[in-house]
Amino acid sequence: MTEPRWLNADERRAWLALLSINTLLPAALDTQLQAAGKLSLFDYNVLAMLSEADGRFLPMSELAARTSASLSRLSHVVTKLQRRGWVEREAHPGDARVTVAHLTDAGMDTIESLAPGHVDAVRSLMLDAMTDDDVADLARIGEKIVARLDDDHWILRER
Amino acid sequence: MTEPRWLNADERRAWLALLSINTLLPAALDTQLQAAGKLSLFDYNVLAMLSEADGRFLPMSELAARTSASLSRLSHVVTKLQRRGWVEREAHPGDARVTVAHLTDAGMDTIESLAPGHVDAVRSLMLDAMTDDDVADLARIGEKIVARLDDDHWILRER
DNA sequence: TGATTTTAGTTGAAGCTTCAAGTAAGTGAA
DNA sequence: TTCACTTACTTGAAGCTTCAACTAAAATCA
Repeated sequence: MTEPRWLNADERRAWLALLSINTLLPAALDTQLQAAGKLSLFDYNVLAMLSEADGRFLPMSELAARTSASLSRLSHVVTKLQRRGWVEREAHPGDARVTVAHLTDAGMDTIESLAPGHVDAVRSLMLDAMTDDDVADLARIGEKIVARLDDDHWILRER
Repeated sequence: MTEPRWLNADERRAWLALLSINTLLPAALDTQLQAAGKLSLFDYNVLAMLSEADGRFLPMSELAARTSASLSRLSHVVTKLQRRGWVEREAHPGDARVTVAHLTDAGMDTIESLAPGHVDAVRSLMLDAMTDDDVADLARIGEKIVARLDDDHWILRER
């Protein structure tokens, strides 16, 4: 027997909900961050990933992996963040192909000042709608989907 | 007692998974649709929403709601789809402010030819990773989040 | 060793999205 | 009826993302 061609009721509901969340949630978070500091959700995530890394630096490839972005997209954005004084590019001592992105003190100050408002927004837009069980279910199911999309994805590493 | 400032382990897992899905899933579906018919996931959804509507037409505002898009974004995209012969703009008989988007026969042919491949992609990228219970949980939780983001959202209407 | 392939990253152009401003028609209040 | 306000939509410009092409260094291999 082959797979059914169309989606059943739950499949359709799950898919449409994910599609809607996908456009509405980033838009709402972008609006909050734009108002708070004239940056996008993606900009924020670049800074956040660097701020959590050892020594506040990461090779471009690793930073791209942690933000699920293409190297090209990241390169353009790092150039922009560099102009704003939040990130610097440095050479990698052992491998001359590698560029290391480094969060400056000014960048650290920025993300520390933005983080509380951003976390509040994530809570009020999404987490507050859910019970603790819902959150655990979403984490479990979400990681399954991520694994399907990219079985080496960094968020699965510590699992 | 005030809310905790930071996310706990499950909250962080759920949030990071959603963020990753958010960039990886549309990118993968875009790639499939780009290869199959040189259109984006958003283009596809515009055509799909029109194809499911009575008479294959909808006012721009309603189409914007069903694709979770701004009117501006939709207006630009409809112009593009119009140039490709898939959509037409028509006047609304009762209200001269309203523009009605109408799916042409060529547009209907296009979406009918693309739908099977697109549904297969949605299955293989996401649904195949999940059990039936997971799908039902995701539908339930996803709709809760959508309701939080926009309590009048059209996917909640028939609920 | 030297040639080939792979990895890491950058760049410019094209296309897409957002933003701000603008038009035109309908609604509501005095 | 008139004036102000709201709704529906469009437009052009600015900024962002993707794509293809490119450079340079490291790894592989004959």
